[in-house]
Formats: sequence, structure tokens, C-alpha cells
Amino acid sequence: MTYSSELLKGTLKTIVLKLLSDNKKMYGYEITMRVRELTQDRIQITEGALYPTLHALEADGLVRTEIEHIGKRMRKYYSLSPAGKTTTREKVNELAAFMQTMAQLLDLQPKLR
Amino acid sequence: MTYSSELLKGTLKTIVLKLLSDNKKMYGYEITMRVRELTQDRIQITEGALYPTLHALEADGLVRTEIEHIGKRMRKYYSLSPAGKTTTREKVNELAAFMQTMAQLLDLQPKLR
DNA sequence: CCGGATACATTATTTTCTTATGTATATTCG
DNA sequence: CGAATATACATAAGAAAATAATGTATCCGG
Repeated sequence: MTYSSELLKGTLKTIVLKLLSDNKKMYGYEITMRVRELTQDRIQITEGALYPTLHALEADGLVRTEIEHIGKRMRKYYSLSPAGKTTTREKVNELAAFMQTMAQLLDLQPKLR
Repeated sequence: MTYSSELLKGTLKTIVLKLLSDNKKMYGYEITMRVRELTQDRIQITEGALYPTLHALEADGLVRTEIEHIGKRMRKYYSLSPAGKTTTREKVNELAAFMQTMAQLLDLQPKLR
């Protein structure tokens, strides 16, 4: 990562959920590429972090999967369950509030509006 | 913590350094109290996290210590070394940039100005 | 036909916390 | 005045969540 990567800890689930809420369905590789794109390569999600996270979200019932076959290669699409939609809103709000608090603590005069 | 605490991961060192840069010298207990105060109890640093962090900062040469005796009780004051001051600026800037990127990614229309 | 991209996945290790515990002194309040 | 709370340091076991490395396999462009 461009950022000393420990900052990303704890935010990955929220990022994934948010992307899914904006895109109906996405597959793992697509998510890593989209994040790089959206952050101008500043945040790069590694596969070792992403796949376990996706599996955990599925185990928690927050996402559903469907497998698609593109030629001989497979793609596992993830989409939000109803519970996942609720959780996404909560997580995004929580992260926004946290960032606001951090910005204030670090004297960064934030305005999330 | 009020926030699901995994969000705090990776930010503790930066918080401590920033406080020391604003206050010349502080001791551990004081830091925990100050953070609670500044964040209206929303961020609560535990001693189990703080003391190892302070020791690590010292081992890295970023802070200096001096012990003071208040009656029979001791206080270990921490203050930034020259290297610590540089690192503080870097870490705070990095965290600010990270938050900006996150806000953008999560569609929060930030303005850190 | 070969290297880079696409696409899934797991494992060992590391980092960074939490929770629990320990020790001790000082203060407040009924 | 004594008990609870606050002050003040510290460490240790365990958990969480990444990283880095590795593995397998297909697809595509030059």
C-alpha cells in the first residue's frame, strides 16, 4: 500500500460492503481493481486480506454468492443480503463518525457534509 | 471504545505523537484521560495498548522520558525527540491523506482544509 | 509461445490490539 | 475512618486482521 498499511485495518469490511451497495454485484478480483481505480492506486487490497473477508461476510449472512462461468474460468459474484444492506449503512456511518472524531483529535478541521 | 475498536488500529501511535507535539510533555495516564476528554469519551485508550506503544516509541528513539516523583508515586513523562517531531509531522499528514482517500471512497464528500 | 493479466484460494507469520491481572499510592465521601 | 474510586505504572495471554508468500489455473496479446 501507499499508506502505511496498518491504517487500513478494520476498514476493509466497510469498504467491501460499500462497494457492493453501489454496484449490486461484484467479484473479488473486480473489487481489488475498483478500489485501486477509485483511490488512484493509493489503497491496494491484497487477495490474502480480501478473500477471507468475503468468506466471513458470507458466513455472517451479509452477502450472497452466485458463481458464473466465463469460458473455463469461474467468477464468484457477491451481492448484499437485506441484512447486509442494513449493516452497510451502520458501518459507513460509524466510520464517518470515527473519522470526524479523529480529524478533530488531530486538529484537522474536518467538514464531512 | 464507543467505536468498534478495530477502527482505531494503527492510529494509536499517531494520536500519542500528536498529543506530545501539542503538549511538550505528558505521562501515560494523562494521555488516556486527555484523549477521552478531547473525544467526549468516544475514544478510550486502554493501558494495555498505551504502555507498550510508549515503550516502542522510546525504543525507536522518537520520545524521551523523565521520571518525576509525586509524593511516593511516580510519573513517567514523555516528550518528543527531534526525530519524533519529524515523524509526528509525517504520521499526521499520512493519516490525514488516508482519511481523505477513505472519505472519497465512501462517498462522504470530505473537506479537510 | 510466453509473459502478464485474470481469478480463485490457503497458510505461516506479524502487528496491534483487548482483556485480565498485578502492584501500589492518593483522595473523596458518607 | 474506612471503603470505594482515582491515580499510576506495568506485563501477559489471547484474538483479530492484516501481510507476504505460495499455489492452481485460464485467457490474451504480440
